[in-house]
Amino acid sequence: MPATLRDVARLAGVSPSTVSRALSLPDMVGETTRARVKIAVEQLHYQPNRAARGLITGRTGNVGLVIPDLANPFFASVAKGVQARARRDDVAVFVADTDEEPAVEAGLFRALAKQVDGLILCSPRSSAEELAAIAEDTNVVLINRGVPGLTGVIFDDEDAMRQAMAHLAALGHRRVAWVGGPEASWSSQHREAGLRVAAESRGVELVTVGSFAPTYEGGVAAADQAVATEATAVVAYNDLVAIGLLTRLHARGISVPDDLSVIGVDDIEMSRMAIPSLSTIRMPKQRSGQIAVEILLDLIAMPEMLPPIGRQSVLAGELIVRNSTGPAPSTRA
Amino acid sequence: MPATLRDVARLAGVSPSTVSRALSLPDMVGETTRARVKIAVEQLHYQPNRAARGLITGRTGNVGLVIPDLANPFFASVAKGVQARARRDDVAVFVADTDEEPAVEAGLFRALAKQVDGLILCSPRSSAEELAAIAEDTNVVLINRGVPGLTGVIFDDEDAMRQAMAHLAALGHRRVAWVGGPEASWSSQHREAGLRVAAESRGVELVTVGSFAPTYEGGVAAADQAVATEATAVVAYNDLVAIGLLTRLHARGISVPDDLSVIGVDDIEMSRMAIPSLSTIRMPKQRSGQIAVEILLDLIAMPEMLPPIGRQSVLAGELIVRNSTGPAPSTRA
DNA sequence: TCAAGGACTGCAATCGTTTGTAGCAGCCGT
DNA sequence: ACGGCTGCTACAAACGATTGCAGTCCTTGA
Repeated sequence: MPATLRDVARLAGVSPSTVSRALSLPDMVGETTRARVKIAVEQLHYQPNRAARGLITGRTGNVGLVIPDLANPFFASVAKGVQARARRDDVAVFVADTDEEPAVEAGLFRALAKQVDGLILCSPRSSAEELAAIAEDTNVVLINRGVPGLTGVIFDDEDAMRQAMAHLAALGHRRVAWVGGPEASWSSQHREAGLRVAAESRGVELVTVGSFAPTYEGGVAAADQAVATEATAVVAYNDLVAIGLLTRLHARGISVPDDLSVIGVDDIEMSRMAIPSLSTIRMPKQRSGQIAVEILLDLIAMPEMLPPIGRQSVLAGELIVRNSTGPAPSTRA
Repeated sequence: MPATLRDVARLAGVSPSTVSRALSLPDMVGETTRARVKIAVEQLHYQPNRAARGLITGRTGNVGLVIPDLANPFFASVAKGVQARARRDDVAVFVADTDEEPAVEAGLFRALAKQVDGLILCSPRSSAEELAAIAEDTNVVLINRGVPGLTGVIFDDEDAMRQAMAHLAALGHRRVAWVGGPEASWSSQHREAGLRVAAESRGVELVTVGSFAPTYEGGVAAADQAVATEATAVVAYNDLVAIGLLTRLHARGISVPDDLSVIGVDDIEMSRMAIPSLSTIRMPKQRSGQIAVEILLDLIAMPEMLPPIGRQSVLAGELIVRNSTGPAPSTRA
């Protein structure tokens, strides 16, 4: 039913190959021919069959995006960025959600790899070796995960923590608590480390409380321990955790920010809707997706010519001051 | 580099066609042959080339999902459901986000239609005519949008409002306000209508306040007007709006639910994290995506045999009582 | 005027599958 | 012993595009 290259060729009175060239290498065909082809194409609403093209070129024109959880606003934003940037270049995006199950990751990668020109992997749980193996077979760009030798875009966790600490220190806090994410989490480690050096450089005392799930529930679970540290401010692994803290603190009648300041990381939508609205370090989530696509497209375009492999783009965050942080209690008086 | 059907055939000592049949129509080939093929396939890690297959079968094995905004938790959940169900049948999902711009929808539909066996359209802004036109070209399943003659899955808005009203009436509320979504919104109209009949049947007075954006900002904008109605409870178009209301009410010192009850619709993640946690009608979002895929796969499977076209699945919501609804103020004393 | 060269265009092979049709056994019944 | 059947398997033609190569025609310089 849909028009084929031959139909166009027939209507334009030229050969299929000419039509093909008229479309992909316009200056290889004569001007009048090109015009005739153009008319025929429009008249027939011709659109090339991607499968056929892919068969011969070996390119699909698609990329795959793998993320742990679509319903997590952080990943949703990344996906949105990927999606938007990809469309500008007419490449379609397969989205796959691993449901936070590392076990399905590997299989998913393989299955997808066949159908795409490249993969964007968003903070996968898979080991560095597994990732490297995938990268052998296909072009891969990592987001939010640094693996030596692989290219990716990551957030500047150390700097983010520096900003958070600067903000808190300026408010007079001298003892702050860190509520960590999962032990295995790459970014939790980096954030804690960054926070530690920032604290030391400012002479602030840093206490850390356990590791918690990077979720709202993790936050409510962490709250009592955080309070017990007698810190005047707490830095949460991410906004979800911070919001969980807020809930539990509210329930206990602890006022934020009057009694305790809370700051998160990420700046998900929800953060500005919290009560009190959450101070946080905004990470450029959509932008990370956008950049990942750009890198991936470059990788795809240049066959093997000494690819800038192993390069990592690092994206800086931005301090967003809202109402969950305030002067340290002791200094208020 | 990757193994082809011919490679497998050579290794197994049979012809390519036999390999093909051994894989897709196993009982058309002899048992011993089938075993030999199986071994060769595994040895070579053979995976059929989807493009080549698609070229001849006309099927891609892919479906497309179009949603207005990936970062909106409601749509993200739907996408998650679609995605999960599709993977079970080994079909990949293209996700496209229109960024809430109706203008891009049509073009996006066309572009995607070529690359997929069917489309799932989630509450598009496009007109019924446009949608019908797309449905001429390809299989389409609508989510959250009823169009006569097209198949889709929708939420039972009337029933949801009935539940909400029953809940509020039972708490003694005699005057409730409706904060509507966009005028053009299909579900806003249905919800308002449903709420109206439910109110009448219970002798509750219903006042409606303007139409607002279906967002957090819409909710904060609506709050003052809602308060001005002197209703003791307000039903919001959706949870995002309800959460906006909560924020503004908090800022004005109006206590929820002591002074005013608030109830939303959808039950997005955020709702249980709000302070106070939000009572709402939970809509089976993931399930809607899942069902849409099942319908779509059926549609694809049966060529033209009197398809169950025009059928709509309707999914019922479930009242979730949290802390934003309570007894009407007058009855408390 | 003729040969050489350039600018276009057409031919045909090819990508990796699927699938209609034909061929080749072996087996049965008569 | 032979025709016909059944059960497999191989051949070859597609599907719709891209692309190296060869051919045509026109221009140009001597």
